[in-house]
Amino acid sequence: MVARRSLKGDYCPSARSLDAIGDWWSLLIVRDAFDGLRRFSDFQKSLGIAKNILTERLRTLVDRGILETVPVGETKARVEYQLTAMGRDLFPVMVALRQFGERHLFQPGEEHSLLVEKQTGLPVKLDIRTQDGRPIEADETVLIKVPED
Amino acid sequence: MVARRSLKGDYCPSARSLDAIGDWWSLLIVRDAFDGLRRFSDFQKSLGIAKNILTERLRTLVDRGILETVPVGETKARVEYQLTAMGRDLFPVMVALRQFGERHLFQPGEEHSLLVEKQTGLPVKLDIRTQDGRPIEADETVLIKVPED
DNA sequence: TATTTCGGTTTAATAATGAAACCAAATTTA
DNA sequence: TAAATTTGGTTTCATTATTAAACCGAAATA
Repeated sequence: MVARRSLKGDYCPSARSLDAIGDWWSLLIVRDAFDGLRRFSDFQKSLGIAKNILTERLRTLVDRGILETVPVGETKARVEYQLTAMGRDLFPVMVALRQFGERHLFQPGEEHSLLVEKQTGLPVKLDIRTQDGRPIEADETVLIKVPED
Repeated sequence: MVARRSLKGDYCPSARSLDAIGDWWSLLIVRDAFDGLRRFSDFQKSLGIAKNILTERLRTLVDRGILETVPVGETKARVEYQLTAMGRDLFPVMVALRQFGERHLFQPGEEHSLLVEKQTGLPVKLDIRTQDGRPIEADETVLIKVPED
């Protein structure tokens, strides 16, 4: 593989996000974290990931500020992993992936999980709007270059 | 690697999405496709991806219905790749990744691209709402299991 | 106290990726 | 129109990433 190319220097924010969490396991770990998992063994059981890889991924996610460790009990040998504020900001990414999956990757009537509002039980949707709140379609948008603030 | 675990059977729509487009290159190709790239060589130049890997990824994305080939010219030896309707439904995923990147992965004042509405030049935002349109926070949501439709 | 669980690390095998060389068909240039 | 270049790959080989399995000490549980 000769050092996978980093996109840290890319001016495209999507590319930088993918550089940070675009590998095979990281977003699945984040998904599990949103589902409330916190322990090494829980992630390992949930994902079936090799333990050394999980170790490395958790370390990277912590390094990048997406997860943080919380000592459990008196000792420092046991830790839990939880989302940081930055990590919680990945929520829209998760919802977007979920929405795409629901729409395109399930047979009609096939069992799947659903994200709903706690209080009302209403399904959660995601939509794209202009800053002033008008819903907008993809083809009404365009990328511009921002020179600097 | 002994066959990377497939998540096709997972009941979580996010996991299925990641199974479909969660590898290192696919979403970057999709991003480029949203940016208007269509030719093999354009993707190759843009991403710096090895050609054999690009070949394989394009084929997979076509197989999965995210891209489709369009013959260019009279012959069938040259093709272009364009997003299908399903592929275009990945737009919210791209916007979510972009929003996360903008928020967390750039220094203040650092140059980056920006997604705006064509007509007004207003920045595009993404938000999460209930089905009936009320904006909602991540911690007000919960996953439920849908047995069947 | 003995046993099991937890959170890893190490090792060896296998799979995925990358770089480079190569190629035929199409296109462009001279 | 002949030659050179571009396009869209394929093949081969070296390197890196991932896996499974064995192992480990500390902590928790029985």
